[in-house]
Amino acid sequence: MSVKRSPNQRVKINDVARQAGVSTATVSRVINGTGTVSENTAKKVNQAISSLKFVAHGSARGLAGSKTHTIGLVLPGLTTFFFTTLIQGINDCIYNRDYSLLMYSVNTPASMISGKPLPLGEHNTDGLIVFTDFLDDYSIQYMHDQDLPIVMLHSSPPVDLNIPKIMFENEEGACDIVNHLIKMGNKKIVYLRGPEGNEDSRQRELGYRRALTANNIEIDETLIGRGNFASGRAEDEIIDMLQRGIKFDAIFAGNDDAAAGVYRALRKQGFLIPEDIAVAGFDDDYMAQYISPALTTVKAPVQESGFEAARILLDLIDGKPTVNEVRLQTELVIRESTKRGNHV
Amino acid sequence: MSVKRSPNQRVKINDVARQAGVSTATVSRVINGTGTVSENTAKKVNQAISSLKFVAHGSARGLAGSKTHTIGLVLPGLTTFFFTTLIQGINDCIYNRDYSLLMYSVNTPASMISGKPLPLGEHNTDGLIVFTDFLDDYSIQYMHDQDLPIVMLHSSPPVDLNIPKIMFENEEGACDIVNHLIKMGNKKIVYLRGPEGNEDSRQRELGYRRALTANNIEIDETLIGRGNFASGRAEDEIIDMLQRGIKFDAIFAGNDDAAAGVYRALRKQGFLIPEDIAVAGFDDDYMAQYISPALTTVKAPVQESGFEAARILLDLIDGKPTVNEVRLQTELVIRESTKRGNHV
DNA sequence: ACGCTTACTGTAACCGCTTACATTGTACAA
DNA sequence: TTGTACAATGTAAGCGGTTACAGTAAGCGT
Repeated sequence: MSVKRSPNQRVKINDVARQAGVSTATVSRVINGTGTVSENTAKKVNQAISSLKFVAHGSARGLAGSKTHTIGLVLPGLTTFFFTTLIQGINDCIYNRDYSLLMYSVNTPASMISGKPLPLGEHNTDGLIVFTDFLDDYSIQYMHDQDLPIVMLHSSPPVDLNIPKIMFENEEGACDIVNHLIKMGNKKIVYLRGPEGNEDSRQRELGYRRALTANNIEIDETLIGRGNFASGRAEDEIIDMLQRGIKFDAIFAGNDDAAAGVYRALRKQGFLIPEDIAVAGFDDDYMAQYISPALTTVKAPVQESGFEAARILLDLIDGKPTVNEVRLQTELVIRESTKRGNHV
Repeated sequence: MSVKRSPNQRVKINDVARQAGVSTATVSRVINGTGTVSENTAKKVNQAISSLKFVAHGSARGLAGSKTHTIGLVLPGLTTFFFTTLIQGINDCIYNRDYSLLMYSVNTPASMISGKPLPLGEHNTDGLIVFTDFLDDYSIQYMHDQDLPIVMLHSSPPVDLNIPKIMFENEEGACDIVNHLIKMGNKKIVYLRGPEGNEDSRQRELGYRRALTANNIEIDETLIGRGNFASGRAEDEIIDMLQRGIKFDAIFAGNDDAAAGVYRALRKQGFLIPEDIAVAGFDDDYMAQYISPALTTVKAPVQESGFEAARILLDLIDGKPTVNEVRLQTELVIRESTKRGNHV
């Protein structure tokens, strides 16, 4: 079926051992830093390795050592800037620690209940970074039960599982930005939720509510809609709210992506930003500074969150103790889209 | 060093064989669709597999079968939307074909000459999609010499190597958009090149030159700058050109990212887009429709390019014949940023 | 009835490493 | 000097699959 590619001419650990005049065990020790090897021997081995351009065969390593030297990343099949930034962060962390990154992006809610096992798991990774609400609790529990180290990124593990999670300071950040909107004179402030069950969204909503309450503004549930953290959905939702005659003077869009949809909706309906309606986002997406008016938002440390997730996962894999939750600080970024609210 | 995770309680092919009452060879045949297996036996095996939730150990498969069922993606450590879209395309292709995606993003020009081998190669993948100018010809040649299947994405292989490449119709697209700029009354049109040696950029420049020549506009080399396909660099370059007193009435920014930088530069210097200076990009990046004025650009089929690259790579791995070059059609998208050029 | 082909299945060697265990050599205390 | 401890290295048994090869049974032409 597949072409056999001259498997015998590949440089293997035997060749290195012969060239260095030692046994394969010693070569292995040098490569992995395990056991004790004299300085002199190590030097000879390293010379042989680089002169032969030897690279250990990953599968053989994986089989023999029961470590794949690979971590998996499960993410939703979305296409925003968010993810490349995240991947960059993960890459920064693992590159010097002899780990590779295996990716799987889920397009539709996936579950192991349905039968088909996930393409990432104990069989091909040493641990997983899970960043998607598309994976149900059962699947996570199953992998956790197999002792597969897992770190959750921007989502929560099943409550009773001891799985570390990395989050942004969502509530604080949301509270800050809603406070800012209020300070600019806005009272009727819309909040657009993220996807069903999304943890970031839930926390941001808490911040939204807290800010309103702290400013003695009664919470109007009709002002809370769903934008799904996606521009298209957010656009539809705002148009719908406007057509239902709901009045508001500001919108906290949940994230920047949704804010972009809000921009489009407001323009279509002839509203000016920020003169008629102020708009705020969350994340400080790459485009936030380029859209016009430039978007007021909350800067979330995306790359850092990837780095932290990887760091904690590797600690978990190495059996080191880890913290159970990391909350990364956010920062309010005030731009044009909230310059002043003049409605009441 | 690392915790031993109960390796004996993992379900392995033996367990499946026993439960189904057959040999491991038969189970393997069922899984891989190799050899002949009676319908009845296959059914029993499949039942055993799903009832035990068996997943073959990737490393063992890799070692025994000399196929890793993994492809590698080498990309530059950039953070634009481009790459998630690409990954999505690759994922779409490989998901149902039993392949996984291993990622490596290069931050600085990498070469195997310098000694350190790449983290992706024959030892852990069945083939590579290379998308970066950060990898030099020597490294590519080396891997190619080892019979590792490679597909180049938006970059060219060393001339004498028989490596398929996927490109956009850059020249055509660039020619179209420059023609459009000319039609709108612009004569002095800037082109911002991408990074040194970038193939997309080179081809776009050809299109730029062709359009000018076809319209009897003399090519002014001082109007050609370098934007590196990056907003920051493009911003600096435009500001520099303006300060050097160079006059122009339109800018073809090379890609959308650079166009965003151009927007910033022009605003800082008090120019209106498109009234004073028209701006055009390339790619139809996600944000192109959101920035203001909405950016006229060339839509490049990014996701499709990822899909095609993966498809061709898998064909290569399977030893099937493949085409040597794919050029994906582009499409002019006219928006606000080129509405009319009124300068001369 | 007999040999031959074909369909199916089992046996066991092997893929290239890691590592438990054995072995050797050397320093040092008794 | 001899026993002990420990550092340095080698030997060889797996890790969990794949697949070449062998074996068995059934179908079929003569």
